Amino acid sequence: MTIDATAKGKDFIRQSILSDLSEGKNESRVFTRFPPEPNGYLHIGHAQSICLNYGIASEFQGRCYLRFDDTNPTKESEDYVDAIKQDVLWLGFNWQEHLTHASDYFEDFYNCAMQLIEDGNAYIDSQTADEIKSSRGTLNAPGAESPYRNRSVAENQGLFERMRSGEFEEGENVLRAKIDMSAANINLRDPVLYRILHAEHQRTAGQWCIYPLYDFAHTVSDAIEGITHSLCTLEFEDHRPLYEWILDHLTLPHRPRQIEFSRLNLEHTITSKRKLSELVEKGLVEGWNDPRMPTISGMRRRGYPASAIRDFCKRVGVTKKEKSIQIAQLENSVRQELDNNSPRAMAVIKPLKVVIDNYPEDQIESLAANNHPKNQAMGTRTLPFSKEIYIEENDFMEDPPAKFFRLKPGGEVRLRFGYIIKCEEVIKDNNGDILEIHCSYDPDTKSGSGTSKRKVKGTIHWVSAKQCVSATLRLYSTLLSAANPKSISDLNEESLTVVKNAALEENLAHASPGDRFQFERTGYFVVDENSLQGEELVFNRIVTLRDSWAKMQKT
RNA sequence: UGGGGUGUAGCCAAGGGGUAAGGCAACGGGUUUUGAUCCCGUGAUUCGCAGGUUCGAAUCCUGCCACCCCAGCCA
Repeated sequence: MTIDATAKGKDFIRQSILSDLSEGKNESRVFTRFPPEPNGYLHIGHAQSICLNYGIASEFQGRCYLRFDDTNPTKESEDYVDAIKQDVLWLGFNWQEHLTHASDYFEDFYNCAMQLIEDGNAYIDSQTADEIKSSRGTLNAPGAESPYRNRSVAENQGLFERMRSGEFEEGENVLRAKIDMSAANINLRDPVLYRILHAEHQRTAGQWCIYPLYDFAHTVSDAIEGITHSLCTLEFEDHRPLYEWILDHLTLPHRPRQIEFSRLNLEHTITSKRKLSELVEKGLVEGWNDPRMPTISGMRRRGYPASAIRDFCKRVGVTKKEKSIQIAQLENSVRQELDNNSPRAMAVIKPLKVVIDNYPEDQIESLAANNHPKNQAMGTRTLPFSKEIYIEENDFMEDPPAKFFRLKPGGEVRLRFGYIIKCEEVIKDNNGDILEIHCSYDPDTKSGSGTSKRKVKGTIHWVSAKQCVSATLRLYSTLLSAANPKSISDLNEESLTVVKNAALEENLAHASPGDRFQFERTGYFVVDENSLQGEELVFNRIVTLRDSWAKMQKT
């Protein structure tokens, strides 16, 4: 495999990598990294970053590190680490031996900090957090220098050593870079590099009580690992000058380059770890992997194939423009994948009994059905047909509108893979509610028999009343009503509809968790991961089929 | 009113002086024993706006406008 060196049509990041390569930078290496903080679950936005970083590494024959950015022990935990690894693997990417943690470099960070101190580029500030905050200035006014800014190198060294050895309380001292309190870019106004945190770290336990902040730890980690292109989101654009400053003032083995791209926003969803965890904590969803969540684990449980998520990220592209992608875009990727690879099955969501009066009382006939209309390799299965069947309640209308191609009084319809039936009588209870439909069937119209030239406009799905299995169906729609939700306050009340006693063809009785099917004419469904075999089957609706009839009805 | 960014169709997105790719959506039509899939067709006299340079500008220059981000000892 060789590197595709044409820049045409590629996103701006790949174009600049190509240009760096053509200039002979980084000994022709391309190293990237995906650096999640283990303080929550990965979501669709992370998926884009994962696809970008691992995609680039593989296209350029480089490597991509999975680096846990674990510099804040008060917010992080090892539980998230496992979930994150699982999600990356499931998405189809592998870090191989390049699994690292910022905490692997704590000693290096400390030495780098000492180097800054020795060179007079950093100092210990003994102001309180409030004092630091109020002397930082504002967007329009410069900040004021700390009274501790000109401590001697020796004093700073001593203080920093004492910070490390645990002599101070949290907040008593911090290490600050000595840059420029009047810089227009606030990140350059003597940013804090290290703070004291008497907290147990998930990996280094009680070994440290000082922890580096993002800008310092992230930059040095990139340089240590030899990352050539450090890709992050737009909000870090302002931090790039600090990133460069750190690289400029330290002796490091490599010189990474930071490039920023816009984050992926999806309509009707929220991708903020804070808000997602709020949904979880308030019990508004089942958990991080609730099928309505935009988390990778949620989408996995919902039944979205990993390949569909990758395809979606690829179609959406990488730019610096703020984007808000329509759900239809994601659903398109999901449907495309599922249409190709899902075996078909018949399932009646809301059963309505149909009795075929002229069909022999105890006869059960086996009908052959293709598992996929185009892919013969997916084989066939057998469907039992008998006198009593269930059809979808909304496939019958007593007084239908024009162009209703389904069952109506006196009308005919084809049963998928079966016969043409005609509605002879509608049986109702005292309230006028429909109890069952009586039909006749035409024995000469059996599917595939070739004896019938007759055609009817409509074909509906069905299930044999005695030979079917009952299941619970969970029908999902967006969690939030607003297209661009700002908070989790406008929850969609109908984001989950639970349907009990749906009637499925009996072949589905032994489906296993994770198995995906297209229920013909209704949608794609997956067996929920908690669905127990032998007990009630639970299916999650992944996505509906496109429905031009429903669309017609609306207009 | 400081600094950093971004503006091409409803949503994404190519295009980087030679006369607006593609995808999603929408809308028409065809095929169909899934109103699915599939196939065909329909959109920008114009690229945030206004000037300028040029034979020629979405692309270069100037000015303006709109929107986003930044004042954590979070990442």
